[in-house]
Amino acid sequence: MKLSDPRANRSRQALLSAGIEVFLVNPHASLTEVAAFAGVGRATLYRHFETREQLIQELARESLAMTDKAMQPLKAQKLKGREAIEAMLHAVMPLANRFHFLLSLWSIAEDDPEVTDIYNRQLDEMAELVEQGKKAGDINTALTTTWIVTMIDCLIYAGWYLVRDNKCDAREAAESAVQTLFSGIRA
Amino acid sequence: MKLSDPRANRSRQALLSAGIEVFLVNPHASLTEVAAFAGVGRATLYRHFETREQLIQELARESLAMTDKAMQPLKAQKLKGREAIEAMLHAVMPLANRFHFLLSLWSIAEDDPEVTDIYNRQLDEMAELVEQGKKAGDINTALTTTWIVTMIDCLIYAGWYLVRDNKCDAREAAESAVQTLFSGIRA
DNA sequence: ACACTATGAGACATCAATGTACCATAGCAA
DNA sequence: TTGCTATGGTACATTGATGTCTCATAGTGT
Repeated sequence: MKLSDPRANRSRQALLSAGIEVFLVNPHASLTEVAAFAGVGRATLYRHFETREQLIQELARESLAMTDKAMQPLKAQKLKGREAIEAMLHAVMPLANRFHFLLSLWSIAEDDPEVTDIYNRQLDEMAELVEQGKKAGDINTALTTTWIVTMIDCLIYAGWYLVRDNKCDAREAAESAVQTLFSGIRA
Repeated sequence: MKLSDPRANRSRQALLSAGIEVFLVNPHASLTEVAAFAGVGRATLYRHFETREQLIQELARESLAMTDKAMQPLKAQKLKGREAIEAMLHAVMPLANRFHFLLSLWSIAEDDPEVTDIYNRQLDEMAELVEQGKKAGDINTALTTTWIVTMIDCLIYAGWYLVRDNKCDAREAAESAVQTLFSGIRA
């Protein structure tokens, strides 16, 4: 089925954003709940997404694509090293809700090779930034790149966590992350 | 049923460690899989744990108790500030596998008030260490305690992640975490 | 040896979610 | 208007996991 009608697009979009909102609150939510939240019949959901897994993987792909999009301007500026990492953190923090649901559903999302491909590429790009930072003298070469990349990944997660719980806004989270990442917490 | 036989203890232990190993690989694993992995009949599993949720919450309580146990010696030494935090990171890193599964199943574990109580107490204790560190002049008072606690939580997660994937051992992870936490990644 | 208790195996009922099929209706494009 | 397409609603079959129950067997403490 093609589903290229304006109606079809509306339904599809409604389902995707319902998926994000519903799974954010309850990762074990059923497709019945998602369809209901989208204001769409359950049968229609199955017309757009063959299985539960496919819906989740579609959400993952869409969210990863949003990250790429958020990173595009800073790639265009050809920032390097520390500046690039700072810009990256600021670009990515506002996507908190968009991604938080993924953490619970990653074991499903990663069954899709396209999802893991994109994710690994993004990690590689981050590693590339770190290497540049090391060459530029911004970053301590005694720490492994693997560690730093994992660390940045986790800082982003930490930021998302606080943002989602309204403990701070995306900008504050990014600033704290930058500060801590480069200078640590020492007085 | 009391289940106080030696056999009962063996079964119980087998089930608990099977739970950790199986859920670590696949958070959606069924109780049939857990029982099979434990080399125990499915019925026996139900004799020890009424529901799936109860098993998971039991695993969570047990793991949190292990954290308490790992922290005990350093509490006894009455370490303060930076030293205390360093010791804590070293104590906690080896528990990687023990906890990694919990991240996926937290939405179930946190339905148990006892679990959240313990977890919140541990976060409070960590906040206490941070406050001490601030007073002792070890830690930058410009950063909120909330942020730092979240940050430490994430460093532990980052370490566990690498340890689980055999990218480094627990000691290296703890050392990297300490270094990064206090001094950042700056050259 | 004896009484007791936990176990394994399997049968069974239940339940919730998944996925399919059909049809009348309403939106769309020409 | 007319033919096409997506939709909602509903009924239905299927599946997989959950939890209960029973019984013969084997381990345990005395």
